[in-house]
Amino acid sequence: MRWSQAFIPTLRDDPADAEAVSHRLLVRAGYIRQLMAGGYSILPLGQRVRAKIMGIIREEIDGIGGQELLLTALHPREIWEKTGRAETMGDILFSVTDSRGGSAILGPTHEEIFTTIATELTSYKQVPQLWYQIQTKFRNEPRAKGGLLRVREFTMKDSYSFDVDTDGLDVQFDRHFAAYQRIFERLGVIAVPVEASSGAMGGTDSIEFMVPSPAGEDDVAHCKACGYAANVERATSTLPAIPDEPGPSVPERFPTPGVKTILDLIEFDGGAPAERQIKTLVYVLDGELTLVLLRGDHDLQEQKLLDGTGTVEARPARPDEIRELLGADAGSLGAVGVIGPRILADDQLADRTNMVTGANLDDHHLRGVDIQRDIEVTGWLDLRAVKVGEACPSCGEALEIFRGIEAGHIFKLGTKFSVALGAMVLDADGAAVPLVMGSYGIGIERNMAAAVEMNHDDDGIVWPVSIAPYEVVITVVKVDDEATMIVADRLYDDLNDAGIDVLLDDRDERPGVKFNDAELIGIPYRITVGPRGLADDIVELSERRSGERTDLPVGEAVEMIKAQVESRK
RNA sequence: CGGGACGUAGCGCAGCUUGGUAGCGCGCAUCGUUCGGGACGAUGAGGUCGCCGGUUCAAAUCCGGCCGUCCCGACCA
Repeated sequence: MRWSQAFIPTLRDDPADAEAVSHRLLVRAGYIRQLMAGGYSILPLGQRVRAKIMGIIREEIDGIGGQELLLTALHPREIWEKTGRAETMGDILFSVTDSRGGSAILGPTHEEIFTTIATELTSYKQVPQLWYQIQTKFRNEPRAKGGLLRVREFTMKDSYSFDVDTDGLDVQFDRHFAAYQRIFERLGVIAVPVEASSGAMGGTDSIEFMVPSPAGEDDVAHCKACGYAANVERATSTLPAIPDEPGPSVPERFPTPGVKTILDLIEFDGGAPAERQIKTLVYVLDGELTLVLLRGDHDLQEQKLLDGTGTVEARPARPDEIRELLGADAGSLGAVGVIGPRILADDQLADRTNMVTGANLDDHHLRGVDIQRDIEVTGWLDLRAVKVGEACPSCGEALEIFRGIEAGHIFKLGTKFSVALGAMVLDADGAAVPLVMGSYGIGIERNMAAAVEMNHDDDGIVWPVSIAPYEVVITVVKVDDEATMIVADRLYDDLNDAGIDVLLDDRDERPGVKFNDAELIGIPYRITVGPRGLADDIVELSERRSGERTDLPVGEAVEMIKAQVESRK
């Protein structure tokens, strides 16, 4: 491509409304343009990168036996009602109405539709099957953000595996795990596999691939020593036991005027340190008022509460609901003597004695509370949020927490969808069994953004060779110098013939403008062709990432550049 | 959906407090001089001031409503 003919609208200034690095650079370098919140047009450079990312993913999924299909983005609502997700994913579904008044939804993911196709499988002899597509998804995100990082319409590679048993699923899952690691490596992003919550997807196990970046939206607890990594929605840690002194035989109520918080009670004369307090929260889980108990110095990890109880919708109770349930306002709440509502307690409270908690009477607390003796706990769960520096659950070293972009997510789904939609096969004994499924997703444009988050410097993007829109840019220093232009044109033709993606910057601009643009759009290699070098029969090769420059004899340039590019592909 | 900010030329911004002429930089077009790291001069094109309504002789500016976008929180590739 000749730059003079190309549509590469680079901007001199940073766009005002872009915060994330990838958003700012992709807009400024002319890869994308925003149309609306969470809606981006992909410009020519962006489309080239996107195509390369899809190519890599396709190769790797084909490599583990995937068969590519293409399903519709438009789905009949009834199928989503059969699996119950019309309700559980209701908020993010885009709905459309056709001229006959029928209702359809724009697919946010395709488990339902792939499973519908899988109903044509009839025998265990036909599995395993591994099907995938690269297709547009629509999600009415409550808050689109960060340019391509979180949008409402995007492309996803989603694959689905079908087996007769969980052993088969495990094999497919492991193959995807390995394929995903190869994909991310080839895309030039570091993606840490982490244990994750399956959320609305359901199923048993799931692993997210997290690209560390301040632009990310998830926190990951990670142990450098042993490699343990888990989304904080699931992460655990080992805490030292707290020795309890024996307390009174019954809890004692005492006045605590003005004490509203854990902190207040620490400072209150006759109060208690946070780790000796029981924090009482009130939640509404799918409509049911529930008490949630944690140690005073621990925070609730809401997703754990959802996962642990199988709750779809949770919200903190309103002050009036709390008062009606417990007879006091937040600040004086406790679970002692409460009978009726579900009471869930964090594991860290197990066997604790002589604790302090609210008395369900405003401005009063109880001391000497023995959890087993005094509180009717209906369920024990891991509910607390892990904090930096706590001990790794597998090796005991201090955990760190980093922010990450969820670049891919693989799920063991089990039989939820096959049961709901009747995707059964006969096993070797002639018994009808539901297919055991897995689903495996990776967002194309999000990975483009993640690659930029991970590969940039003050001058712009620094693409890995594997996904760069062009591998080489030839910067012609003086386009109206005939001899220079002849050499540049020949180099351009020869590189094209050698199978290199090359961009010829033949614009009549000053060299500084061209150098800056080349760096901004992030082409891995630049060949500078100008009269000064040609006087000595050389052109200059510079590498974007290192800034390293080498003089190349004109006659050997093509071979040397080709070798260089191939070595980095 | 809750909280905060913003909306003026393709991009980045000023003007609004105290109503009256819409301005700056970049980019764009033409000409000239330049030309190995975002040149200089001259001339020029380009704007429903987000939308609707109100106040007023007069609204980018004051008032009301709406829409849109970004950022922070509850959701996910």
